[in-house]
Amino acid sequence: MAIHKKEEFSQKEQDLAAFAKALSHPARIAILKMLAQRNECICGEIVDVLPLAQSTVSQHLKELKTAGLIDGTIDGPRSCYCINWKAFEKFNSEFSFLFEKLKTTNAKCC
Amino acid sequence: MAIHKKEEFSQKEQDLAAFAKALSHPARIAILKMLAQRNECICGEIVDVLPLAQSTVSQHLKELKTAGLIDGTIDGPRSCYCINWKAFEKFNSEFSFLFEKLKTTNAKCC
DNA sequence: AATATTCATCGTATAAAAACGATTAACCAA
DNA sequence: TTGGTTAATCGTTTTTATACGATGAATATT
Repeated sequence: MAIHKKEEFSQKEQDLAAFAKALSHPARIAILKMLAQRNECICGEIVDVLPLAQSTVSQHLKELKTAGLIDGTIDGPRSCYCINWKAFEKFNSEFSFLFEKLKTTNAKCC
Repeated sequence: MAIHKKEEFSQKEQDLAAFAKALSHPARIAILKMLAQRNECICGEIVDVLPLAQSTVSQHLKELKTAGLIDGTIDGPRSCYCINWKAFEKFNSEFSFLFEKLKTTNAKCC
């Protein structure tokens, strides 16, 4: 079957899920960590650090870019990437908003 | 090939990725939202709200439970679920920690 | 001009996720 | 005891993700 039903959920739910999905692989977490520490990175630098082939790293970078979490700039034969903090903040606050409000008033389970 | 290499990343990176993965489907976001609003939910209530079959909802609940984000209690023939706020806070702070520190000092890209 | 770097994309193979119906196990009510 | 709920699990199908090598396009270098 596997007819995907993601579209039947609200836009906010879909957006949050998409954001989480972009973070759902350790390689992409590692990439974001590198970018946070160094501010910007050439693709090759990331390839040198991660235990993955160049094509695989490029694929992960593309996913992060598509999700809007990073920006990429072509610099001669190189590609320079950095974190898109604005998008990051947006999702982070939306994420907090969803759960923060009721956290304190809730007791424990059943 | 698809020999998965997740194990070659640090434990923290793997944990964060696993947390994000649990949130990476709108159905699971919707479930968490329900639990946050109602404090606790019977499985059947969730099934009534989501546009998914009972077996599919059970599967999503299991994933959230395995990831440690929710707790489940058997109550007669029913199953009662609620958010595990402690685990949630732990990941939320770890998540913030990773990116918060450098956010302000960073300029923009390349 | 010829060659080397750099990286994105393509094609492909395998693994995992998503969804459902059917079945099963546990409990409750007649 | 029999029958009805409730929800987890099993088996299956389809889609998506992960990973790589190979190729190709663009820029540098000699």
